[in-house]
Amino acid sequence: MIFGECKLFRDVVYAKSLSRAAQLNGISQSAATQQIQDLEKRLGTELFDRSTRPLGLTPAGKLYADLCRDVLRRAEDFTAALEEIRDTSESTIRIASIYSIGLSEMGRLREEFGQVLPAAAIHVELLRPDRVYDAVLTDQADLGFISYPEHRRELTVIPWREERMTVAAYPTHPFASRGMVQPADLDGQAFIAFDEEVIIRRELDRFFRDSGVEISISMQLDNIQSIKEAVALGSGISILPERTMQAEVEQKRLVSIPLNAPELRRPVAIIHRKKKKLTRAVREFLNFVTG
Amino acid sequence: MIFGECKLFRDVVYAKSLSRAAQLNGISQSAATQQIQDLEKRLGTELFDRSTRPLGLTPAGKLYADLCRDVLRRAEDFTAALEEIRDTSESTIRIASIYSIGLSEMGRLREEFGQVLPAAAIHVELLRPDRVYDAVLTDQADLGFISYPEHRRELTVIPWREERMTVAAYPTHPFASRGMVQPADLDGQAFIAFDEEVIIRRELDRFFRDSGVEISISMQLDNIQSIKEAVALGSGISILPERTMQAEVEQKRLVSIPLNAPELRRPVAIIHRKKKKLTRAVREFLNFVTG
DNA sequence: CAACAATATCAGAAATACTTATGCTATTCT
DNA sequence: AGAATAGCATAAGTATTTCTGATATTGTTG
Repeated sequence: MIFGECKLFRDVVYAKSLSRAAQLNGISQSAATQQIQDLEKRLGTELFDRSTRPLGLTPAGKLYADLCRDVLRRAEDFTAALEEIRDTSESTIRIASIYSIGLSEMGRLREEFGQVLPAAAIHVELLRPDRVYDAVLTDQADLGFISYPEHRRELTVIPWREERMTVAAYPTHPFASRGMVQPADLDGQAFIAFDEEVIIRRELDRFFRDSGVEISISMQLDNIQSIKEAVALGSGISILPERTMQAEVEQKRLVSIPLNAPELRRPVAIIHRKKKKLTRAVREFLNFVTG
Repeated sequence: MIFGECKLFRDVVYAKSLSRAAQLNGISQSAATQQIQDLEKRLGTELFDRSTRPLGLTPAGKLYADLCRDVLRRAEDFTAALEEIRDTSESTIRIASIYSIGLSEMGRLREEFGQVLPAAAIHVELLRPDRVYDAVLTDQADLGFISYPEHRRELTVIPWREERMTVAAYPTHPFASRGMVQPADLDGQAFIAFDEEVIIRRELDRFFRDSGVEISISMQLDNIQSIKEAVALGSGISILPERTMQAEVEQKRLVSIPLNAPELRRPVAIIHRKKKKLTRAVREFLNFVTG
């Protein structure tokens, strides 16, 4: 019981009787008497006027009764608010994701998981990679979806999938009719690349170097969405995770041509705080996604 | 300590540390830990995020911290208000008095008692007799000053003095030059009497009957003040407690002539609730007045 | 990974709160 | 007024809670 002492006092005032208040609180009359006496001793003032029956309040007792009323009312608000956040935080799954994964996967996941656990509310926030780590570390998100996962001490990293990388080209590009592109074919092609600081760029640079291919970079952008746009507008070709192109391929704004480079894969992982106790909903979701 | 649990929690939040909060509250770190854990168990929610240091609040913990802040603030107001009423109620003496005594005695008593206990504030309320009893019984007054005291179960009656009754006359009345009036002298005089329901009236009626005196009532009033006024204006004579005429006699608006009737005295008493614990100031005052 | 600082846990001791039985007191009824 | 009644106070013993000190565990830092 929270603020039980206040409740007892309020009940005594209301019932004008220690014995009835004791009943209301499931204790003996003697216990109620002792509690009130102890309270009076602590405050150094009589709270009830014992010389009359039914029990009346002294001026100090009136003040304390007001205090109890206010405290109990405030406590009720608290309890209600607590119930509320319990309900919502128990059933909402807060996900932070990098743009590419969020855009290509989250719609599907949300829909499919809705069948499994309809009570859950999935909240997705799309962020730049480092903000995804932050969100998870500061408990603003339960789970984070990232590519090329960095391992950190406070994080649990769950490898999720390795996405195949394919060549992205505009429909009229010569590659568009090919069934498969060889690394060597890329030599000299106008290429739309990621900014240098993006990990995927470094992976591709290494791939080109290893394959002895020299590409000509026609544009540098920092996100997949913009690269797809540039490719569709014919500014060059690129190499992107196949699944992130799905929508544009269906709309025939892009074509995705397999690249003969099995080692070129983008690892996608789910992260969460190592120490955090996951709610049932989050565990179910993780289980559903990875299982 | 009042709301000690809230205080501890607030301190933990403030110090972001159980051990420092424990120090602040003069208990061991272990005790603090256990208290918070017990609180969490009662609420059914974690309040602190233990997976990080310094300790951080969970959303529920934030709610509870707000509750504690509000409760403690409210409790401070209460404590201040309590201190205030304690100070005043400890040092103020609430007196209910009938008009005649209040007017003739209270000024003097207040002044003299001011020398004895300067800290005390004397509050006098002048009321009709039955309201004086009410005021004392309902604890609106600590002491009551009344004449012809009625004894009641819940009251302690302290006889204070027996006031001599003298003849009140206007300065030009034949009695004015007398040194003493005999009961028989009153026969046939125009007399200003109390209303029938006033006790003093019944006492005087008995006196007249016992003395075989027949007076002629020229006016009936229900209070001494009005009677003095009427006598001063020459509407007749009256018999009044000597002390209540003091001011008018000094102003030479009335004369007070001794009456040879030693049995005719008005008893004045102080009453208070039998069960009520009198404050020190009130006890001092009683002691001063009666001692 | 070692070292440090803080929290968690455990067991026993101290303090507090509760219960039953009984004494007291205010009120009511006659 | 006095006996009966209902309700509060008190006492003593028991149960429960809370605290402490020692120790284990955990999070952080270099």
